[in-house]
Amino acid sequence: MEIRTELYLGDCREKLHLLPDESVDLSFTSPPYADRRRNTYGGIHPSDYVEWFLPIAAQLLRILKPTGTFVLNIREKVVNGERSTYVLELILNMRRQGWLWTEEFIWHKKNCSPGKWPNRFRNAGERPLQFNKSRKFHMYQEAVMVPMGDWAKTRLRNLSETDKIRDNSKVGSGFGKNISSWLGCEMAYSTNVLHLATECSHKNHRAAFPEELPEWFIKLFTREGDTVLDPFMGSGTTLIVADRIRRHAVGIEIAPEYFEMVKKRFAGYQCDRKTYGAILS
Amino acid sequence: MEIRTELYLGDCREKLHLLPDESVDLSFTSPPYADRRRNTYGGIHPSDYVEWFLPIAAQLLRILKPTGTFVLNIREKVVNGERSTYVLELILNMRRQGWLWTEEFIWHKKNCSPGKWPNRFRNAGERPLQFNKSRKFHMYQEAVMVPMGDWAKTRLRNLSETDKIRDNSKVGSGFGKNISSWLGCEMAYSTNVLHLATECSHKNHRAAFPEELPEWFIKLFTREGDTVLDPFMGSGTTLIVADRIRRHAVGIEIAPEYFEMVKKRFAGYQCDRKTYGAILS
DNA sequence: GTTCCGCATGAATCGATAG
DNA sequence: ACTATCGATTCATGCGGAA
Repeated sequence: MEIRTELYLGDCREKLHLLPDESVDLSFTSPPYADRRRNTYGGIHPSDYVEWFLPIAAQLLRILKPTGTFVLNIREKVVNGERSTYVLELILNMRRQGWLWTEEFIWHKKNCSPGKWPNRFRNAGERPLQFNKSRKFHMYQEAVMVPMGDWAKTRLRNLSETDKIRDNSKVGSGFGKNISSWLGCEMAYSTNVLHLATECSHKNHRAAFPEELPEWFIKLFTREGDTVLDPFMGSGTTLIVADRIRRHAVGIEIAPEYFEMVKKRFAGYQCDRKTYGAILS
Repeated sequence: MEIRTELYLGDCREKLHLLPDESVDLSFTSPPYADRRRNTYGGIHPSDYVEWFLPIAAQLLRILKPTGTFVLNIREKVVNGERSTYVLELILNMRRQGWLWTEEFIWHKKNCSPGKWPNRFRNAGERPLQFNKSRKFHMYQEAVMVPMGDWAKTRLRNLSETDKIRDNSKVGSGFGKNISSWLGCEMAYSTNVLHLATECSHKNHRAAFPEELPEWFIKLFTREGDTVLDPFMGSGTTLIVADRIRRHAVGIEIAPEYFEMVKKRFAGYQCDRKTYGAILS
């Protein structure tokens, strides 16, 4: 089967209108947080954030299949010593749009940003929020199981806490690749807490999240040949993972330099793989 | 200094009125979640939860010192396939009461209860919410520092080898001094993500949280001789920890069997410790 | 070819300074 | 008074050069 990748250059508030109804199985995205990415999206002010995002959410609701899932990775910014409430208000407003707020996952960022302040600790958690159109959404829990056999149990018991966490993240990312090494292990279902580190210093690009994060959600909510959408493509992490594990993908990015970078990276990758990629702008 | 513990039997909606203004440094509590503890607080329906809790929050706002902190350990219940929104609405309404929503911590429950549902994973995370009256609250970050990661560990391990050699050539007194300084170097400030196991070792009852959870917040937000309040005392975990690390404590509990249990446990404990406990009902 | 160490780099946040 | 910008703080990570 050919795996098809579409890239759009432009503002997703416009480009999303080009996508057909009920055509996407999973949208995983990490939109610019409030007051971030000023050079691309202009740094949306916390007080304008909900109003800015709701039309995008409405389009995603239209584009998603009834069995599909929308995962929104976001975190409240601190404003004047308080956690902002725009994420709370966004959830409440998206429910009024017709979304179901199904679940809240927790991503523990092992390597969070540094800093020290007298009245606050470093923020090491982000909250991928799961939204659905229907209670009968597709979920493939077996695709993200973790080994808990005797071998793993005894080994984990003797390791330090940091090592345990690292093992968990390895399992999450390497399950498909290293299946043979886990043979004979007893497998357990995952929880809603993920432990991953962000990739720190890449050469050409900066990714907001590690490949393991979209990979986990793509495996959990889609199968081979399904379609994944990221309206805030950025450096293209979600799309590259989707292609690697054989899901169709659609990406939208407003910044030309990011768009060109992903386009190049994809062209080479697809050339090697002899797959078809529709690069549209 | 005498450590004083007060226990009240009754509904905290009434008993909180007995406590004086600005007399508490930290209130740490885990209220009954919606539809839980039906036999005591009547199993508050999710849609009534905010209305039920707001008068309690108002009392806590009155009782708390200006430099004090309120930590509310709560999690959205799943209702009809969706995460309930009463916690979101509670945060928004408490801000209208005058509370500052300072921070959202994440407690990762390492060994959470087993279970499997077709469209949901086990919940391994809770979100202790931090509220304050003022931006100038007390916080003692050094009291909860954590061991550093691998990079520093390996570096210090090598450093210690050379230092050991150097120390051996010197007088013996310097050895202990350096040990303590190494220990200091191996510690880092915490993040807002806590990794604690849930407790399962107790005999008579199941506590809602392990002692480490209130202990962490009590150490972070109070010093010896400060006062801790738990208006939903339950099995008394918060109060027992507070007494152990020498903080005054006030507990309120509506269920007589819980109240009596804590009273007994406390009486014996305090008898051993020769401290004074004011048991009031 | 290993292992080891140095170094740059962050979805951060506060407080001070400047317009 | 209110907002924008900047420096200081801090630590996990992975790359690349060195031993």
